[in-house]
Amino acid sequence: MPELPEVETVRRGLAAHSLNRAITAVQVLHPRAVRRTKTPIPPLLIGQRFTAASRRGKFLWLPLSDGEHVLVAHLGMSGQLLLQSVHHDPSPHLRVRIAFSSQEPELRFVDQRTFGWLAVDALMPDDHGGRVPTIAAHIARDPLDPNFDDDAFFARIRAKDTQIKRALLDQTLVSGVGNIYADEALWRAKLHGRRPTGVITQRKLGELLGHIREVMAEALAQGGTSFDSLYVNVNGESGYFDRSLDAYGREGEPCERCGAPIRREAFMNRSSFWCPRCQRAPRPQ
DNA sequence: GATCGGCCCTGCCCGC
DNA sequence: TGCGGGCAGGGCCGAT
Repeated sequence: MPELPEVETVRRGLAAHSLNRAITAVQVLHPRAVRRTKTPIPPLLIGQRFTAASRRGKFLWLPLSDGEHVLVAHLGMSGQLLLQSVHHDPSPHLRVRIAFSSQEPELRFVDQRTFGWLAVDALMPDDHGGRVPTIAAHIARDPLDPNFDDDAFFARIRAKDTQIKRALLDQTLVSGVGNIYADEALWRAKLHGRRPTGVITQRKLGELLGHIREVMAEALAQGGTSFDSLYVNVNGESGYFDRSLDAYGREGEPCERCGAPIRREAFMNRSSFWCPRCQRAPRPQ
């Protein structure tokens, strides 16, 4: 599923192939695909152009040529933004289609599980002289953002009364970290996801943040090489990074570090994968 | 106010 | 073969 590296790859593809092209038609094929929008998408987009492609965490946005509005996209679990030929047979999960005057390729929003969405929104000032859609204003910067404040992150996370994995998945503390990268970074840092945030030293949090950046950078590098220049999304199967995962999805397999079988447990309606030897579980409260 | 659990949604996979 | 249930999880929202 799309996490930060995949969304960044999509953003790069959109920046290369969808900007400064006049939009001539917009078809919304599934009502759930357009949510949280302040203005109906089809009439507003027609006649405009996308002027840039930006991202914060897993939120993507394309400012429009009117200078006031942006098209915001969140891919959810299974969303894909594809630049495809108008002659290419559409996926049965095609939700929104955006056509351009220059015809090839058109932009398609495909989403099997309909957790993703598109919306028209307005921009507001952010804390560093930039602008961000109002929908994404509450989201923290991601660890690859040059303006990410490491010290503020440490202070906020240590002030929380919660568990470290839950904190990593809290997009208001740090964005772009999903279930997979949270498990991978925790494995690398030898931290159990249920460890209370208050007892983790700043030094250990620094290590953890370093591992988050490492995992994301590695996934981004791999994602970046496996894409066709025209197709700007993951291929749906996205098997490219599971080869390099050390914990996620490896229940019962030996830990790469110590050989103990990786365990799986339910956590926040999801699964957590961890090494029982390298990542000591905290005592139940 | 902060934290946490439930829910949305669809397709795949497995067991019966 | 066909059916039913479990599972995947990002983010919102209501309950505590």
